[in-house]
Amino acid sequence: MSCMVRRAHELSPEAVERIAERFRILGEPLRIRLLQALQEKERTVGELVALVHSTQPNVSKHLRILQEAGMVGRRQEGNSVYCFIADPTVFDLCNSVCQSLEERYSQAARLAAELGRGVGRRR
Amino acid sequence: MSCMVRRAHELSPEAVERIAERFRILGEPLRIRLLQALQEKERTVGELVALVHSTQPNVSKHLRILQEAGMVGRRQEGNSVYCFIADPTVFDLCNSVCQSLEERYSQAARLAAELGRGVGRRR
DNA sequence: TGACTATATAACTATATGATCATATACTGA
DNA sequence: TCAGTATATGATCATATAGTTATATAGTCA
Repeated sequence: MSCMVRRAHELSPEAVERIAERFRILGEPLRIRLLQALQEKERTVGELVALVHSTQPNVSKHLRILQEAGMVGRRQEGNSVYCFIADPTVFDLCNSVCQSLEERYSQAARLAAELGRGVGRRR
Repeated sequence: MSCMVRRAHELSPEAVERIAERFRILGEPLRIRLLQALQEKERTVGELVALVHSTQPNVSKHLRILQEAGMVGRRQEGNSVYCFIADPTVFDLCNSVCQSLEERYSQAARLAAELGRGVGRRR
């Protein structure tokens, strides 16, 4: 079995920290946008700056974080650095999140329709 | 198609923010531990406090965050509040992360063995 | 070499948030 | 009602980090 989380009490604090760190890296809109921009094809830092509407130093910093996490790779060509997706499984994560979000929102919509207003304990 | 990320340029800023928020919620070791503790069975807040080795107010706050995200549900019984996993798909996310982490680390180990030391551009 | 372009980095500020303490709220049983 | 227990919340502090500005580094071409 591959996932440590499945075996609840055996999961070490360091493992938990690493897992959380990975999620934290994806917990930033700009980084999601960068991954998104790279999904179609590899792009230079400059292209990414334009695509995500941020500044060059900021993009550079976030790219470094994504790279250190192994999600993004880089390749130099002349004076430019091309970035690309190094770990496509990040998109699986995004897909899962999108699915639960969609479910959550459609459920909320249904509930809001069914009940006039709702529920809630203590407060 | 379910995932917005697959269609890169159509993803709205709000959607990106929601996706990132979801990841951010999982980007906290204590919350991972709480989910982990709830994976086996539902538990009271007090039990969780003991299991994750934190304080009652802190656990309560994090549970609230997990609840608002729809990941955890609660049910009152007498004076106690039982918490349970409301969205089991979070464990799919954890599994995916664990897999890429394992791959990443085993790869790193292999590389470290192959090369004496390594790689790195500019700096 | 020097001018130019692309990218990275360091210093700083502002903001978000996790942890803690004190306290409030809600339920139970006498 | 009151005492006791379980949980939630508000205020505060400390820390992490995103964004910005200025600057450094590395490459290209003349």
